[in-house]
Amino acid sequence: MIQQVGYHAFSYADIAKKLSIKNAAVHYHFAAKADLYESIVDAHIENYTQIGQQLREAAIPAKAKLEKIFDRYTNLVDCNRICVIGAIASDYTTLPEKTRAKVATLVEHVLKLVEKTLQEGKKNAEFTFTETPRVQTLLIMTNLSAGVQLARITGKKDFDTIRKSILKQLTP
Amino acid sequence: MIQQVGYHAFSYADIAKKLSIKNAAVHYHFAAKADLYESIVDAHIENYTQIGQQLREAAIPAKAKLEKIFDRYTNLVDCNRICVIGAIASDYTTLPEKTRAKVATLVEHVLKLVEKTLQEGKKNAEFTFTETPRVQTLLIMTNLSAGVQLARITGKKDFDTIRKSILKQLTP
DNA sequence: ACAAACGCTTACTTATTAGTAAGTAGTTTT
DNA sequence: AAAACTACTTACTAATAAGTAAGCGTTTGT
Repeated sequence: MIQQVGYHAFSYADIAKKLSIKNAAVHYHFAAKADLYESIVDAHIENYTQIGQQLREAAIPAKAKLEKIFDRYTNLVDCNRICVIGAIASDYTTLPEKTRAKVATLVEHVLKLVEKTLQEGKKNAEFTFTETPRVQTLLIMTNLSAGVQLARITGKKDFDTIRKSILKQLTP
Repeated sequence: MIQQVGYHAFSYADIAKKLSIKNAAVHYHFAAKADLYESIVDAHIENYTQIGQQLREAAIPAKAKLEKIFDRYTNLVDCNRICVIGAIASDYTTLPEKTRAKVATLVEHVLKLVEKTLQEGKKNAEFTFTETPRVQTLLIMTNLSAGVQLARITGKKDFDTIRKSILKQLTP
């Protein structure tokens, strides 16, 4: 729901309704809404840690690894969602400091994962780019993050165009 | 306020308070919240139309024109805001169809403006890029839009890095 | 077998939300 | 000078928000 309608556009009652339980039951698990969001961010951090490990162990080209990451964003577009970070971007300043710190941690995890993959791809001569891996990561991830947001407004085709273009520019 | 805390995170009462008027006075001008947002989008469309005209008439290099557009985003970062489109991206699906259509119009205006500037710069041999102007515009605008969002989380420096990198890649 | 913990429900509260209806000064039009 | 319009205020409403307190079966550990 966060990724579909945004943090402030759904309530505990909405969650309860979807799960066929009472609103107080949701509060039993997540005292405040910020706690709920923190749990979601935590789950994403764990998820990215797991993916990071999988990709590190996988004996596949760096390009295939990057594609796997890109697939996640294509999937968001298909489900008419946006990424968790982008979903909270507008409301970011309204969150408590502790929650903001967790978001920052998630961002770093995602950036590091892509950075490592780019680095590996460059080493293998799979990728060519002149920027540092960190800067190239910033460019690519902003393309993807805003790409899924844009896709909801201008259409899914634009995201596909962006995705293809990123890879085209990376590969010689 | 939309650009600072997001569409659903402020109320008519918040607006009234800031203007030292009553909440009903805000409703007098904007019957519903979607009308208020539509007006803001309209103002942005007008604003971009004006800037488009100014840049078309200006006898300055395409690079300077692009920098002027970029300055707007740097300014957002400095004010701890995000762009109107990005601000509404998470809540987009909750908006009435009419409002969504206006947002789409604004997006097209912004994209067209940048596209024309890139086209001009390429013609002048100021810019080099292999993608079509439209695709290059998508790449750059997603960099900027998500860049301002990212800057609130990871720091303003990252936006500056992105901005500089875009221009570096455009200029031979 | 008993106690504690778990995961809920029922039944609230308090605050805030968008939105409205009626009235009122001051200004503008006719 | 009367009528109409503008830009509000006062005083609301109905709905919804997040959040809580008390209770109640069921499961789990000892």
